[in-house]
Amino acid sequence: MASAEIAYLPVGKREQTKVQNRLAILDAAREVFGELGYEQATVRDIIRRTGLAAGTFYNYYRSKEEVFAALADDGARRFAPILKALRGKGIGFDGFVREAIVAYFEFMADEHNTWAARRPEGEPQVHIQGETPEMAAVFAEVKDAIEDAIAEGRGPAADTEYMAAACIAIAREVCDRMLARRPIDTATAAEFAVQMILNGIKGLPRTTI
Amino acid sequence: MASAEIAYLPVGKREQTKVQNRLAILDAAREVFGELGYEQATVRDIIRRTGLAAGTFYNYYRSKEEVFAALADDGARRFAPILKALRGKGIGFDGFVREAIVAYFEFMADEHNTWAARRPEGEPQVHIQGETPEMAAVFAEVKDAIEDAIAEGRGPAADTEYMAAACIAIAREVCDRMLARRPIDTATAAEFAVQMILNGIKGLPRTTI
Amino acid sequence: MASAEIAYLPVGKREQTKVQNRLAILDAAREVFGELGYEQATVRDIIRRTGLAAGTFYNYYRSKEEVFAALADDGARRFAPILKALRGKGIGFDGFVREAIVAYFEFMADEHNTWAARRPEGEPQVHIQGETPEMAAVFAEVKDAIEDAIAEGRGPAADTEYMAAACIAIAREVCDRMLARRPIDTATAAEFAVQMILNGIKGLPRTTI
Amino acid sequence: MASAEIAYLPVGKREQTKVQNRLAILDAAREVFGELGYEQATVRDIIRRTGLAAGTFYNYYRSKEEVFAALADDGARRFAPILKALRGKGIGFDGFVREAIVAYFEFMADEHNTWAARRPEGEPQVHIQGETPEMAAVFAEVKDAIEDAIAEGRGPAADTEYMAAACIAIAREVCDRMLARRPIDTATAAEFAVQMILNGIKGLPRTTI
DNA sequence: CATGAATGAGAATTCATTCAT
DNA sequence: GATGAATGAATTCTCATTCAT
Repeated sequence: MASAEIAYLPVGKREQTKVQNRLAILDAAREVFGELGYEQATVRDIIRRTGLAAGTFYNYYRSKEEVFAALADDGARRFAPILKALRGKGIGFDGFVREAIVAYFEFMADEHNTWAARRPEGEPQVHIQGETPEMAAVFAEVKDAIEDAIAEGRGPAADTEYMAAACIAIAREVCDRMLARRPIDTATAAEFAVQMILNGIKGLPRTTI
Repeated sequence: MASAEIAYLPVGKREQTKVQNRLAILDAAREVFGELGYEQATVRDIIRRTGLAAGTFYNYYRSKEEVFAALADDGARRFAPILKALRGKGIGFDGFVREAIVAYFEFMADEHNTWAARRPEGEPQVHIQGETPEMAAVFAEVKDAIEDAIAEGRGPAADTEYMAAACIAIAREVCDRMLARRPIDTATAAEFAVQMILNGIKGLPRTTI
Repeated sequence: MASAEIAYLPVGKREQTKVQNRLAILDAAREVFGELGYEQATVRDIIRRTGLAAGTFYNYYRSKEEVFAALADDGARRFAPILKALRGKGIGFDGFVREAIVAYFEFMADEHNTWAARRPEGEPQVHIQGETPEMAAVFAEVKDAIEDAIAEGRGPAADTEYMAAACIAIAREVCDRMLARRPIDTATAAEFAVQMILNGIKGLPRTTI
Repeated sequence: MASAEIAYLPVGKREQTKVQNRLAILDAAREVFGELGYEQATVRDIIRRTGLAAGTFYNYYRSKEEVFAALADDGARRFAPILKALRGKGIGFDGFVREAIVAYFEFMADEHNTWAARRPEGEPQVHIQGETPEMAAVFAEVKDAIEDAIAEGRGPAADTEYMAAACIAIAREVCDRMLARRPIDTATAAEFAVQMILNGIKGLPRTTI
């Protein structure tokens, strides 16, 4: 009976396949980008891996760029809430940074393939510029946390944009290296990043922004 | 024979055009990469801009990748001496970092004007890390220098790969933000990056890699 | 049953939507053909404009050609009575030609406003003769009428196919030019066409086809 | 010896193949348009018929529209000089019209396939709108001839644009019908068109343009 | 060495149409 | 009868590269 289907999530075969297809495309794209690198990858490759018809791809995304952005967005979308939750926990700034970094590193170790695209040869790396809404959200979340810390006197009143940028940069870059090593040791890498960030921030000269 | 030609300025016509063509290709490539981005750029685009015949391109470079590398070489060639001089100056690690960062930021601010990348305001944008071959080359040089400094004991013996990665990440990211602001203030941005890096590194726990 | 429904205005919901959909499709097609031209127009375009589901289109028409024909039918349906009335009026061949031409020119001037074809200023343009399905239909109607008139002896017995073709050609071409001028002066243009046709026909040598 | 090749026309194998290819494409296009009709025809079809590589087509024309225009242009280009020559002959206006029509009809009977595209079913006919330079030239030539005739008092001072349009329309349309008949009788058809035009023009009312 | 047209594989994309819901 | 996603053949077009001149 239909009444039993009190709609938790996409019910109906139609909605179901739609979700499945979208996921199939994202998964295929993840793999293809990982194996071929962003530049080498073609929409064709993604479609092939997908098993779907060529036209179907275009019902979901309009270009390679769009899937790529969706992939990045997807990661950010799932990470932002984690960050938000952390801030509510009443741990200090140091605690926030530590837990955020750990969460991020573990999250990434989990995702792995999504981001650690094995770039063939020395091809120039590629990253998102237009910063999707969700990536901007992560950045904003970090910046807010830093500003809060400053407001509460637990951090130096330096340029918060630079600070947030530097923190995210450290985390991302160290994380990348970590993912390239075997075995993947999140604890050590996270500790490194945390120290680098906290010490780095502490010695900052006051500035007017 | 060749020695005789050193005096005369119009060297053998053959050699002259060869140099001219090579330069024409590099210049065209610079422009094209700047305007279209590495991924979008095609050999065709470069050839078109060059004014030369299609076949001529292949007498000098065998692919887009090769021109890109040549361009990077060029950038490295110009920045490497600066760095090398720095290393010879007998300034400590701190001094080295400071001067390297300042040099890098100024170099980038300079390049930035040269490469007025007019990207079309398209949908989700994607771009090359380091933006241009020259920038990528500079990036690599800085990384090498830092690793050398650490290897020579002029820096703390933490995980050098992570360290280099983190330093570079900070420099690059802060530099990017700096370039996006008006006016471009290299002094303040450089000072921020230097502090962040030096303080960050200082508190690092020693590790053996 | 059906007779009972004549009184009520909201006829059976089914029939109502059916009529509405059919009209929606015809309207959309009219617009699309007007804007894109017959060749460029696709079923997709029509469907999009319609707001209906893709499948629904196929419940009414089986192809672009079929909608086009339906549209032409529509035009013919509106113009045919005018022509028929003319034939019944007992005016001579001259009168018939004059009134037909005037009616045609006025009809076209009217349609012209309706179909504000905003063609993109592309490269070498190509367009449908008669511009729109309705116009094509009118054209065909006029041709038939002239041939009938000749067949009934109300016109000179020259080569009727050539005659009809020539008359139509004059009417169409002069009409086209008229529509391109500002202000649109149907009276003068019609008079020109009428004179050209009648005088032209008068001097024709009799032929047997 | 190269000296023997005092360059009358494209010498050199390169130029030769270029001309050959361009002609091959035009010929293929002529056939394809003739067999399939303009709308049904695809660039692919033309390429196939051509035997050339796909890319080669695009070295010559950028689209179906462009080849079509080139085809029309080609016809006009070859016909315009004939018209010009006629005007220099000092025959009267009537003579000019007669000879022009005859020349045109014979020219077309010769070309035949170029213009008499067998339209499949009742598909709407198609003709050039952007009027290529050469088609405009033919029109202008006719209009000039008419204006000359008027200036010399050998024709009524009516609207010359309408007159030229009407004359060309008659010629084209009658010619089309002629080409559809078997046997093709240019003499009779030409005579019909000439009478229609000359008589038609004679009775025209004076107008201020 | 320069030239530049030819090549043809293959990428991106569209479209008419079907059919399960 | 409406819906709209899936299909996949077909089309347009580009591109790197070659090679005769």
